[in-house]
Amino acid sequence: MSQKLSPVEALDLWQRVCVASVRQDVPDLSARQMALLLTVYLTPPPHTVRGLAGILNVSKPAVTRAVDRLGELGMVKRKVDEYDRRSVLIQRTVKGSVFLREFGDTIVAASAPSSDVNSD
Amino acid sequence: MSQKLSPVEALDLWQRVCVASVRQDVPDLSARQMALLLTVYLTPPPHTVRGLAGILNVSKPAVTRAVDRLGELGMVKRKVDEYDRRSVLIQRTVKGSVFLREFGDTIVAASAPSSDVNSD
DNA sequence: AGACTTTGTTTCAGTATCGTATCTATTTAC
DNA sequence: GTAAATAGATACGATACTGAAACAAAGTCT
Repeated sequence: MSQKLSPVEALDLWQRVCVASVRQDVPDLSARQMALLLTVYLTPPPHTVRGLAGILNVSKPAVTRAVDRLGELGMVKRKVDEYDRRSVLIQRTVKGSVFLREFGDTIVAASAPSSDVNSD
Repeated sequence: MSQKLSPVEALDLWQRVCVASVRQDVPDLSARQMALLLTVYLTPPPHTVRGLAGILNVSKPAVTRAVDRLGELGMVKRKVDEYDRRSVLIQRTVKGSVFLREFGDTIVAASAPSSDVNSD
């Protein structure tokens, strides 16, 4: 069954995760960049610039820039669609997978603060 | 009992919340700004520039900038400490409280996708 | 009083991102 | 084959953020 999460607990979780993430050497991604990255990894492909712009409700150049940035970081990569060479498919990378796996662990750790007391 | 949250579930939650947040007219806060905002609202005061810089492990000018930005948005406000006029206390605002309450509701809604009444 | 410490802001050059409009490349329609 | 439509990238001027260093203001110490 899905757990019940109160608004206060939810915000508290979000705070711990954000702080833990910021404290690391992780690049300071904006909400848009994070939303794009997670969408590429967690929703079924293909992912195009136009499609992501629609999902995130932002302009196409904004998506292009976010993909540029995440590409520089090695988190995603571009690939021209073979069947419609106008389109660009945004794909996952090994580095991005590792980053998100660690990030998931960060969330899990932040959601169970009672277990053990190691806070740094 | 504390709910068990798997890494995949955690990332999935994060994705839904980030996307929902980005889709709104909400300003595109960086992870640092969000971490600062949440820390001001969810951890006991007082909150100083120096203290926040330590908590977030960023430079003091970075905190000043984030407070500038969040102040422009009406999310936090500054107040000189009466007892040590060198210090600046970063305090909550009504607008920030409203924003975070709504954000908490967004997280709760994203964590209970089974009751899908509407998706916008 | 004077020197020193602490706090936060400002300056600086450099980089990143923004939205709108324009551009190139590709596909489709006629 | 030529025009229209589509997808994504780029140009543009504007704004925001970066860390390091210098700064002003306020407190502390002797």
